[in-house]
Amino acid sequence: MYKVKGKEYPCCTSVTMGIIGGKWKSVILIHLIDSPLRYNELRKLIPTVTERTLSLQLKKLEEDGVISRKVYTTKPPLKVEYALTDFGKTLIPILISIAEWGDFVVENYSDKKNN
Amino acid sequence: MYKVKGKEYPCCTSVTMGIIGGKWKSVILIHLIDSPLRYNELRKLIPTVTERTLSLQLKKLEEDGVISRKVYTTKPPLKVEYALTDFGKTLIPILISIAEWGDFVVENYSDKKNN
DNA sequence: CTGTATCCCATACGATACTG
DNA sequence: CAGTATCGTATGGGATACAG
Repeated sequence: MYKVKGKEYPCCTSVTMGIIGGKWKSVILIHLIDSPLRYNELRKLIPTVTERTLSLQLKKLEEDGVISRKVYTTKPPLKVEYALTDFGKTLIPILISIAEWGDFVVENYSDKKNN
Repeated sequence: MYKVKGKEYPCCTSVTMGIIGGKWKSVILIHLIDSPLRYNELRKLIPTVTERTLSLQLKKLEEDGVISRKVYTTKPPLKVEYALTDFGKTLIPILISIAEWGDFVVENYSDKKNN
């Protein structure tokens, strides 16, 4: 058993999946690799996520220390930017592998060919 | 949008996460890298998973074509072995990266040091 | 040994309206 | 612009008993 921040995990893969798992977190992180992005920019890049969910997932990623949230204005309209932290940047190779493997699956087993 | 087997994904990372995501699938797969394993062997290696959940996750992995289920006996006591398929083996580098990053997190941010 | 059946709960996620 | 509030649903997963 592994313990990180009070939570227990049965395997070291679970630790990673706890941080980048779920339906949206890897998608958010992939988009942050190239450059920091604002909330609305993420929404446009990920049109199928709801505002609420995007907000929740960003908070969890921030809690886990993989992204940072920087506020640039105090009065509306607000400007907030999300970026990978140095710790988050250590995930980049994995994120890219995950994206490439997904691509590989889509190419070889997608509905284009098999359905 | 990406489509694989009738399901839609907003990003190619989602495709991968749909296959290896969740609480248990990466754990199961990691244990199958070295050698095929029987149901009970997996249970012993992953003591915190319930029978029902292990069974369900194995089925999903089989449906997605990353593991194979081979039955060696027709009468009880049954012998069943689970193994990575050739397709599943293409996941090995990612699984190892995921495990190593989890290890890295445990080493650097675990309760041993920070709690 | 290898699972299923049943029941239940927690959490993730979605839809929509609203706010500083 | 960047979120919250509220409500509802769907899925994942746990506990336990039982079956081929």
